[in-house]
This record gives sequence, C-alpha cells and structure tokens, in this order.
Amino acid sequence: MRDEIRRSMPLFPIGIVTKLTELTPRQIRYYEQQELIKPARTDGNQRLFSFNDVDTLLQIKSWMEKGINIAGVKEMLQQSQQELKVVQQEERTKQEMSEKELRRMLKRQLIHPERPGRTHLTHGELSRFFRH
DNA sequence: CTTCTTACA
DNA sequence: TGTAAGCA
Repeated sequence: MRDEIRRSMPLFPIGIVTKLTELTPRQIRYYEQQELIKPARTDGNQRLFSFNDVDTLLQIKSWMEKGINIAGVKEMLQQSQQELKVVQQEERTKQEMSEKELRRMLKRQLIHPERPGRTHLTHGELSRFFRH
C-alpha cells in the first residue's frame, strides 16, 4: 500500500511526460479531457502527473495504436481498475490472515512454559501484539 | 522558456 | 490531432 502512495504522488509536468510517453501535449490534455487520466494541478494550474498517470498514458497509447477508440479505452481502464481493486483486496485479506497466524504463534509461546537454556521472548516484549 | 485555454483547420 | 494566439 505504501507503494501506491509513491505511484500516485504528483511529480512531473507535461513536458517530462511527453518525453516519457512519446505522446504530444495535445494528446495528453485531450485524454485528460476525456477523463482517462486525472493529473493533479499546482497552485498555478499546471498539471502534475504521477507514475500511475504515466503508466495509464502508456497503456492508453498502446491501446490506441491497436485501433481502440476512446470509448473502448475507457472500458479497458475501468476493467483494469476493478481488477486492481480485487487484487488489492485479496492482498489485504492475506495480510490479515498472516497477522492472525503470527498472533497465534506468539500466544502459544506466551502460554507454554519456557524451556530452560533456550532464548525466548518475554511477556513485556510480546504484549503489544495482543488486544488488551 | 514552459504550460494553459480556446479556437480553428 | 496539429497549430496559433494570448495569458500566466
């Protein structure tokens, strides 16, 4: 999730994006007008694109080169976004499951008698992992 | 100099 | 989509 923050951070002006994507400013602005992308703006109303925006533009470019029109690209983007949401939700679920397993393991160490001569975690160190 | 909007081809 | 005008 932290990566998403970086990827959505407004970073470069349109001049950089034109070089990154080989698209003309005209095309990029038009795609924005068609709501295919939604770049941020500076206080001076200048567009600032994120890595996600650039990726989307490259995606749009490849689709356009394959003869897909704006309407078609719009649908493709909707699908991609929904699929991404599904994947992200799955990742959250997996992470939650891992945390539960970790809690179970730590709890067993807490409950079971400490075996002498073996390194173990103390209650104080573990307490923060459990609900109070 | 770069970018923005609007308008016309 | 390209290009020009007039701003910021």
